[in-house]
Amino acid sequence: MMAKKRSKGRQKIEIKRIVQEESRQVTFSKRRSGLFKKASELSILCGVEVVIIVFSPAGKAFSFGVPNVDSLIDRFTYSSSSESHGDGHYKKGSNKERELNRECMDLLNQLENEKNIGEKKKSEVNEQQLKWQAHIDSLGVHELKQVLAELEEFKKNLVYRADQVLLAETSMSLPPLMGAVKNNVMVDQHAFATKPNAIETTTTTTTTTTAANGALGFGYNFGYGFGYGLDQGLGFY
Amino acid sequence: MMAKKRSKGRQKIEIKRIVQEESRQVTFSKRRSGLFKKASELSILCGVEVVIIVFSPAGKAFSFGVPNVDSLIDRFTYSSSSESHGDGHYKKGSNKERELNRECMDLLNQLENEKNIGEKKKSEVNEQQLKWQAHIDSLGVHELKQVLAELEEFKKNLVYRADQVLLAETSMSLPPLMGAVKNNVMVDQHAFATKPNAIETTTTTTTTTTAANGALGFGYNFGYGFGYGLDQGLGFY
DNA sequence: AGCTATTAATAACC
DNA sequence: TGGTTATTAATAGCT
Repeated sequence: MMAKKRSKGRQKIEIKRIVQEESRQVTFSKRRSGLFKKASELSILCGVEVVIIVFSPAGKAFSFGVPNVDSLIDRFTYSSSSESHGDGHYKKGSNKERELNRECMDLLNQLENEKNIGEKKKSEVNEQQLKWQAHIDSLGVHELKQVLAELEEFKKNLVYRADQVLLAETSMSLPPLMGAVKNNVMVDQHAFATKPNAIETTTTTTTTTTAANGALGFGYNFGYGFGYGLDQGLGFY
Repeated sequence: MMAKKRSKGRQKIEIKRIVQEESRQVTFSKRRSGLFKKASELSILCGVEVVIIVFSPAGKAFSFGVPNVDSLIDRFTYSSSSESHGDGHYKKGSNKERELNRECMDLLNQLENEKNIGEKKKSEVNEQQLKWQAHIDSLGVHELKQVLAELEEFKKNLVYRADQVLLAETSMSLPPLMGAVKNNVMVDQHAFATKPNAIETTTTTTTTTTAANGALGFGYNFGYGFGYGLDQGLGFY
């Protein structure tokens, strides 16, 4: 006979905000640990530096860093705000700018997908559109206006581009398409005036034993079935 | 009869630097994705903000952040340097807004990934823009027209949405996201000219710093290579 | 970039 | 919070 199961074991859950406060707290604690552990493993296995900061809604910050949080943060902020020497001075735009860019990229990608795969994955496309709709719905008036402005600008470029192509089917020139997108804003990411009461920093200092590892590039993939992707660079990771 | 196994499946591994460079790269890519996904889930499930930055030995930084990397970094650095602000009057943006934004970002990234067309994208906006242009340039007149049509359609949705919001500024309807909508937000990659250091983990030191405010501190060690001190604030996490 | 066989993480309970 | 267990999720080794 089957003995009664002591627990239902792990159950599948939807990834959405856990309403039950206590459960949420428990999950937060456990998953945070798991996240840090994963980060730790990643850093060890691949010899990379990692920093994670988690802000609880109460404004408390939990951080994890290899070899330590601060130096990595500094490096990041520094490099972000300054141009990168070496491969051309890239003046990093605001986050908003980049976000907009992504948004547009998404739109473009989505559209292309619809064109190419169109018939095949019709359902998938529909889903995409629904998601987009959801996205739109989540925006505020202000943001919508900005997005709209962006689209207008983008459209102009497209039209221009179309003309170019019409004139010379073999066009190779690259009109300043990006200019428009680059200059504008985008979804106002609102500023949280959160003020952490306590910062918990977990620092893991690693001492170097060996060094000199000319670890250089190879393409890397990115993509969790659906997740956040982006960085596709065929690069030196 | 037994069909030949197509693979040995997952094997247990030791958490130590992967020597084989190619394997290391693959693992880096896969695990980084997994890490970001986990972070995304954590943020959604528990309604917390998370930021992760991974520095590859080649000096490239991959970052992930909900709702976005920089603001969180700023907040962290600010709060870190400004010691303890006991007052802790924390004025968070409306939960509603935050939620919406999170969802919005999720959708954004999901689209990015799903619609990835294989373009290799560097984090630099310039690079991205070039790619984008190339993409546009690669399209024929017909395609451009289609894209244009799509944009028009999209714009209509935006306009419609804007009207809706204007009529009811306090609308809080969160469109039903497709069941499988998960994951997050902002993924970024920066290039550093700074010479990265090869990192060979050997010893680990754990330091825990807690900045006042009723946070009880007790570091504890997890069983995996690193141990990070954790501070669990009793109560509000 | 895809595929499994397995291991690892973890939701539900205590 | 700190365990246990049944399941789901992540992923190592290959192609």
